[in-house]
Amino acid sequence: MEMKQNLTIDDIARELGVSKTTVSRAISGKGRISEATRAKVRDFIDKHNYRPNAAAKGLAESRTYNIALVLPKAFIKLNLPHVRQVMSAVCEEAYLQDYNILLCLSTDDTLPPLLRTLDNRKVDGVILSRTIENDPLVEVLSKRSIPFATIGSLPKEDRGKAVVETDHDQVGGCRAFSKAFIQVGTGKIALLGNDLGYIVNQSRLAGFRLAADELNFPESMVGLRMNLDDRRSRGAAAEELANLGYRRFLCMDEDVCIHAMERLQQLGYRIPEDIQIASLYDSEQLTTTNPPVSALGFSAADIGRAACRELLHYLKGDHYDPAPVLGYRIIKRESV
Amino acid sequence: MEMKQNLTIDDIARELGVSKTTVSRAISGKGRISEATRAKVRDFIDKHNYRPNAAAKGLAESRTYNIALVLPKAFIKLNLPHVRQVMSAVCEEAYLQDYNILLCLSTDDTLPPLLRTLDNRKVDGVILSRTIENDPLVEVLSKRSIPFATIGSLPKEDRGKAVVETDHDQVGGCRAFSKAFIQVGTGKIALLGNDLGYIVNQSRLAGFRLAADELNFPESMVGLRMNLDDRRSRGAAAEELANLGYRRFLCMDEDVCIHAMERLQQLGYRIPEDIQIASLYDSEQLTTTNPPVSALGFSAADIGRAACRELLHYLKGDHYDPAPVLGYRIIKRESV
DNA sequence: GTGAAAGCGCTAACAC
DNA sequence: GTGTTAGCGCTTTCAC
Repeated sequence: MEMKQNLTIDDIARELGVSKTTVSRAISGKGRISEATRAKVRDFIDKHNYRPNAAAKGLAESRTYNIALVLPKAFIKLNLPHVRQVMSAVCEEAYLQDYNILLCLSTDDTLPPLLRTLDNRKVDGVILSRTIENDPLVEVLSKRSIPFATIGSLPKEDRGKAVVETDHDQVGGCRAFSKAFIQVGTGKIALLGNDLGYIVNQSRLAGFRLAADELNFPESMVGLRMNLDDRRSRGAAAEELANLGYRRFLCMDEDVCIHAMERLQQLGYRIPEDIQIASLYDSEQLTTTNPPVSALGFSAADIGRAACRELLHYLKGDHYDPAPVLGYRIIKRESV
Repeated sequence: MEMKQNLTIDDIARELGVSKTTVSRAISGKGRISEATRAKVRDFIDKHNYRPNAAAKGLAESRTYNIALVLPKAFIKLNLPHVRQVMSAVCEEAYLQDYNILLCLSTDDTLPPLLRTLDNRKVDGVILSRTIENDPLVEVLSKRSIPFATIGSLPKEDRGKAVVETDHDQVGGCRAFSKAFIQVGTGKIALLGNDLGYIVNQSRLAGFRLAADELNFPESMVGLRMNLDDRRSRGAAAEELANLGYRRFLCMDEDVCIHAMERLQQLGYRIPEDIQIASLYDSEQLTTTNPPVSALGFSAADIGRAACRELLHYLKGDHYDPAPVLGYRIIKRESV
């Protein structure tokens, strides 16, 4: 069957002997229209597989049906399963709501590409895949009143600038996990983490401190090392603390954990016999280490989906739940 | 300074006392226009930071200034540094040419999201981040005559369907690397690879065969195992071949290599003393193993950039180089 | 060298 | 319930 390649609403109107307004109404469901004509239009549409031209629709409605997803630049170099899962969930959710995801990520600086994208009015909103302190993006977005959602909480000073701020119950989860970790053994605890500029690391630290307080676990028995941002510094911190007699290691994320564990094992410590180790963020990688590592599990897909869903609801003026807080689960493996 | 939020070409025209046609011409550079007025317009524009509305521009020109990047669904689960680098390079290149990247990836099937994106005319072209046999996407794209570029060569039967097919000199690189590998020692060689449905694996195999032929290395001394798609099967294949007396392992990609090596080391083989191993695809991961693994290096960024650049040139009607072939380098580390 | 006017494909008052 | 009309912000003939 031969058919015109790019059908327009005009073609349909002419073909069906109605006006294009009628066709538009039949499609959108807005305004009054008889069930009969609507059916007629709908039939024609899915027989000919018509889909509206997004640019035209967008121009008329001043919307783009696109949202930008901003990925951390570290994503290019590092294996961040969390971010990949967020990407996937966001795309899926956007698809369900007839939106597309526009990718923003650059090797040097994320700002210029996103700025131009905003200036060109190519997106209706933005999703930030992680939150940090003093993020220039947050500044820009709120100054221009571009609706945006964050994966993870904003720092206190930015609270409220995002249309939707999704987060897991990081503090609660880390508190619960830390309590269990503290109680399961005795002796000093090494607490290893990466960049404190990441809000999520602040929350993890806060969760641990809550647990320590509640259990009267003294500050002096905690060996805290933050801003460990590469394999070497993580290994070195682990080694240093092991030499100081630390035998229990709690790591704030999977990479810190894997690198610390790697070094400890190189040094001849057996896990969990000599040293116990666990991670405040679970990842597939922790299941394939030897031994597998106990961890605190959050669903990256859930949070990505939630952020996208609520942002789109907002953009469409539908009801939306401003700040979903998602749960966690404690995953017991063999490392502790 | 207070300024109108969304400046249009009309505003500028009114402000400058010219017609919007003139403004349009000053911006695009098309048509005749005096240098004086062009300068006047340009000044105004960058003083007020004007950027055209992409939807309107697109509607008028029947373009979207977007291209879709299709990622393999395995990307969500697996750590594919190659794909991440391609993403990054593609985004960067698109930015340089005033385009944006629209992400297509879904957990179940990539087809529906991309189809709707095409139906809605939201993209001018598509980049496929990997090539496989009987890819339904290739079918769809060529049937609809959507310009697309591929990262990696298409299978013979699809040759010519893409506007641009970028590839490294896979066959040549693997041939050269394999020759070096074959010549550096003696005895049987285990050749381990993943899915033969991936064109890239076919090329690697072809490159190895070329090398073997040229050196009269007998087929009977090659232990070939393909379609090794998980850690377990890779370890098992390595073990089996080691038991059969194989002491030289050539792996088609970094993951196969790492998993084979892992198992071999578990079995007590020392590398490179007892067993030599190398990879036909380099990745950062091969630098952090113990020992680091010799590998054949290709630049994922280069290929991503090339694919994007040539596709955009094609879309803009500029000159483009239909099928760039990029080079390789042999990276000697300690594993062989 | 510059401008008027039509049109890209859709939506949304406003009439009827 | 349906149609007419006027945009959305740009490009592009075609006159002048």
